[in-house]
Amino acid sequence: MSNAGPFQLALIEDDPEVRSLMKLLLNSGTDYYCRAYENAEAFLKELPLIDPDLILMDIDLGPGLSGIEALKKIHQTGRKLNTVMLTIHEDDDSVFGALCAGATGYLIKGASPVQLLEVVRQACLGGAPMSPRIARRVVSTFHIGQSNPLSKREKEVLAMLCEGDSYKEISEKLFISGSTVRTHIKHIYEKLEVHSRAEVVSKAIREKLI
Amino acid sequence: MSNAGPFQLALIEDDPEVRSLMKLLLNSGTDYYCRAYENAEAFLKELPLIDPDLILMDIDLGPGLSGIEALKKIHQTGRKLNTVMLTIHEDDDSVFGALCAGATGYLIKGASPVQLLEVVRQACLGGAPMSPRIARRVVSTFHIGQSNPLSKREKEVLAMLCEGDSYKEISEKLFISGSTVRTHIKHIYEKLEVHSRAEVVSKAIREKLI
DNA sequence: TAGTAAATCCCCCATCTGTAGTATATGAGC
DNA sequence: GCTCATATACTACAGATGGGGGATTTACTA
Repeated sequence: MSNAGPFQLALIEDDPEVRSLMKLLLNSGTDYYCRAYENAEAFLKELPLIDPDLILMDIDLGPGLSGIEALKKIHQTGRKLNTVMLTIHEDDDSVFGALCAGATGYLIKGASPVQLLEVVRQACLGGAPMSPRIARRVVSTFHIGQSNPLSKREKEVLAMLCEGDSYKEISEKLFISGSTVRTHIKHIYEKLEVHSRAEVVSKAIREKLI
Repeated sequence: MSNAGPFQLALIEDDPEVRSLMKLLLNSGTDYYCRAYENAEAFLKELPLIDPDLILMDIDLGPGLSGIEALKKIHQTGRKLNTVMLTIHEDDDSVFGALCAGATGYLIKGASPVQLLEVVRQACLGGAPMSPRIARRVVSTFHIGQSNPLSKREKEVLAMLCEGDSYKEISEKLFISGSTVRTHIKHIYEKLEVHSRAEVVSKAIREKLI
């Protein structure tokens, strides 16, 4: 967790002007310490050495990895890092895609310094800065099939488990052997850290994994 | 279901003045046909012969059955009848109690004719007329242990089933034998018409039976 | 008083479930 | 080319589960 000291920020932004301006602004007080990177590759290279409280990532990075791709890479490392995406237009779909890929919020590039600082503050304090419209869309869809580590097939099996289907019924519906169903279920249990049908159904429904 | 024709109403109200006024008002148009009763006993006696779309029941009936007691009697008949309770004060607790006992909404007696008609209209169309404050209280508590046919003990067992507890764990936590647990679960399955843990957990969570 | 529902307990037994271990083919990523 | 995840498939076994009975006590109700 982030302790009392200044929050460590990482800014990934290809436009030199925007980058230096934002860095300057964020470093102007004692609240933040901001490192800036020209592209995702440079940031990912240095990531193992730093521990940022918040990442500010341009969604439209120039050549190389896009912001969303970089975001996925970051999440693949297994570290839970807060990322706010920087975008020019508040385009619902791309912002929504970023949130699905793991972003905790976003910031419009045309935002005023005050707004910038407010968004960063919110994000550092565990908030999820976004517009109400995006927020509503997020809450209704966000948890469906994203943060769960199950494969496509496993999700299918899980859905049937929740319907109350037995191994046999599942195997018949999916045209696979009962053994395979058992293997899938074994993997589902491992991934979700449960040990019975009741638990898996409970978890799946409550966490909207299906 | 109520078809196109005028909605059949039944009004149970002990105050002769209020009774005749409300009846007059409700019968003034072609939307409703309202029968009025002086007490719950008279209504219950005639109930087998009629099929009201909506019952308007005074919560503070004079001698004999109270409105809430009458409401319970109505529900004991097994017929699913919409009942709007009539109350003088919007007293949270008594209104809430009425809703828990099976009322679909309530009407303040001091309401204007327009409000009365609106509440009746809402109730006939499947609404649940009540204040937002009551509504919030209801949605959070209403489904816990009311419309489900399970006994107290069965609900306890059901909750544990949903937690993923095995027969053995349940028996140990409740200080009863495994046999008793099995019997309870058998009854739960019968009442909820399911045949496995997965189904019962799914149903219980989705229908907020726990 | 008879009947009913709830809560407690027991038996038998077929089937299902969870766990463990092994194995093959495939495709994506490094 | 190697590794990892996925999807497929199998064997074996202990223990859990679900369905079928039957039984007793208590408490409320008709």
